[in-house]
Amino acid sequence: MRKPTLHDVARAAGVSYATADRVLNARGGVAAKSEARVRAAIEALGYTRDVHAANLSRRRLYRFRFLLPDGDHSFFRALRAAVLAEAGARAGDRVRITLSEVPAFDAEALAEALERVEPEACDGLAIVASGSARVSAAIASLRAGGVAVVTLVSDAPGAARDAYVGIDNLVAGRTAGRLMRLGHTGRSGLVLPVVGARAAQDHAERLAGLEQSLAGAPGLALLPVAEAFDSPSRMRALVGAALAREPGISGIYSMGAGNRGLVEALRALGRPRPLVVLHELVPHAREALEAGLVDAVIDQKPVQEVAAALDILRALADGRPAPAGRARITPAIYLPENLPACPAGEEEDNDMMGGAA
Amino acid sequence: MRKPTLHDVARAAGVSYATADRVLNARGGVAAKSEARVRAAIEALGYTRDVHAANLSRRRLYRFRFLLPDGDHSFFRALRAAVLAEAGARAGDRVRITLSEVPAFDAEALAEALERVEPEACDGLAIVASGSARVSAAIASLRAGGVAVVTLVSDAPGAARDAYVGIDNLVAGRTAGRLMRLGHTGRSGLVLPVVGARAAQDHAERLAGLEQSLAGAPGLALLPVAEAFDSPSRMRALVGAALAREPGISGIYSMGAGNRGLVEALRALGRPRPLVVLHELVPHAREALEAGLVDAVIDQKPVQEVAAALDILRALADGRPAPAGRARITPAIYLPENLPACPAGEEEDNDMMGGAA
DNA sequence: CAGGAAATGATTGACGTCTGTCAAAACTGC
DNA sequence: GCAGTTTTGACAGACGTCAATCATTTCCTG
Repeated sequence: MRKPTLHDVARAAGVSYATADRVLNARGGVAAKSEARVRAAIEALGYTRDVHAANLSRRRLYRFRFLLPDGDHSFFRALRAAVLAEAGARAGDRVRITLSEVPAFDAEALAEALERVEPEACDGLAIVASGSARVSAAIASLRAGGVAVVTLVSDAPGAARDAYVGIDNLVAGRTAGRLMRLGHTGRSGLVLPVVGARAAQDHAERLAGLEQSLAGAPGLALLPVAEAFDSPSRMRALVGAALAREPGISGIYSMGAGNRGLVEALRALGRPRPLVVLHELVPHAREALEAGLVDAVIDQKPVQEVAAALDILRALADGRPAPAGRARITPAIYLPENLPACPAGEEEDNDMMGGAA
Repeated sequence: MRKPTLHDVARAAGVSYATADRVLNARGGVAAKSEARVRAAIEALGYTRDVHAANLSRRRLYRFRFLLPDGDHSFFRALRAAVLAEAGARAGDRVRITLSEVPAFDAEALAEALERVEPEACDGLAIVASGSARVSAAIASLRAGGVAVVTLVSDAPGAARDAYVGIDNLVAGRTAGRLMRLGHTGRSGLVLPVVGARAAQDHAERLAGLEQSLAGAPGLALLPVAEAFDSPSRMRALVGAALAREPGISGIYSMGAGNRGLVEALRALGRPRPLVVLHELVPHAREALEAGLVDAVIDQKPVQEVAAALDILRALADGRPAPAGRARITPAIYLPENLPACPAGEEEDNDMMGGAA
């Protein structure tokens, strides 16, 4: 009841090991009749190649590279931590991950970094994309050089990448809208939407989702969009002013970063606060949720995104099709009650002596 | 820039390969001084054992067995499907999974099945536990025989299993309570709690969570608990009657199965329906959510649970400690907007850490 | 310093696959 | 039946680790 080996297949097919191997690895030079026999034997025995042995023999090393935005935004910090954690966890898996930081929101810098990547020394690449013609060209050139390219968190509009791993921001926006509607059951309200930048594509999509959802709720009106540029201080000023100007605000949906300022403004508010929905379960958001200053956080699960990106890169590097459905991350909704046990950016203890991965 | 091998470690430590191997695999008979040198070299080189080569050499085969409730409850069907899917996905990973069904909610039958398991032919076991002394004894005996035992979805109260993989049902209940409160912002209400069976521990915990959460909401009152015994027809009758008797019902939290009946009762209702929260994103629940007959579904992510159970079983079989945090699943909240793309059964990943394959 | 125990080194054959080489065998066309 | 091509078989050396043997060297004890 042992797992069948290629030797078993060869014997069952009545051919030599070499021939079975030629079929399995498509080396060519095999008569159609023999090939059919081998394939039948593979089928009959339920043979699967032992990937461990194969990779061992091939001395395959997967060299992946992540180009992530620098800066101290909690979300990107969490993303980088997730990459490092996965790098540790997969060290035993013939996967070598290099993490470099590029200036955030800077398409030119990203393009430069992409152009510096040597296709011979890299099997796969994951980037948080900013769209630009030069970026698209760099991606195309890398792909032509045999490098798998995956966009993470934010997609490059025109670029022909292998896959986009991240949430559907339209869905995220609609989800926020649904939470708003839920919190306004039986009453009308006024919702303040706050983006990081109107120009950011993901924020625009979230906003569109929100609008779509609220279009189905007659009692809910939307205020003009506020732009906080992901800065806590601007956010604080902006939200403070809006709350003072419009006492009827019953909901705030913040689509970007800088929510520390939003929480401060809420804390300073003398009356019952509006319903608040944020993005990304970073430490501050978590605290605000636990403190009851925020109602819900929509999270794109960076750890899961990194894992999915790596699985896809690995599949592509092996010449397999990317695992279906792995790329599309469904945004998680966190309420104060269902927070995951450990703060974002969990540490994984990678044992060096331990056995299997 | 090659990955260091144990040979490299031995050379760096100034000992022979055999000695390095003795340290690595704790074979004993190594002087403390040499051991320290080897460990230092491991540290310095960042050596990690090549798990593929190791398992290849060991010709290790992980034989895991799942004992899951039979019957046609959608949830268990999804759970079984998840096991089969993982079995396929890990076939190349030296993991052989056997799935057997045992009569649902029958501690005696489970105990019998457990007693039939031969410890020599099984490295790990995952069961949906029903608590009983005989079950506990069988688990203890298996563990004594070197079999790792994990409870899945439902824990065995008194039993000394290696781990419980599943959600915290108290948390799930509190989460439902939060959704109820969110949907009752600015108004009072009357909530009908429905369990499968009052005796079921997980349902009792969910109910306790709900009560805890609603205790903090002055305007929300709880009706006496209804018991539907996981049967659609009973559920339909019971909820229909309650809705007729108590026109003021503004929320329903169903903690068990049989929700098809609940949805039918709602569909038959002539007036605006109450806020409805269910458990488990099975096909019916999904449809009801999409049709707007249900507001939220709390899901325990069976696919993720199975993956976590396997990771833990594997770690235990290797003699490693079970990966921390992997066992506790955070319940997911699904609204009509953030449903995963694929019907239940597809790959969905975990929150905490990436599993290397 | 002998005798014995402990520690170490050297070596070997798996494990299942990959990749290459070389020669033998089976075909093809004429 | 011959030369030329295609197909096949046999074999060997990796890959990194495991597990075992056997011969040495070093250390401790009396």
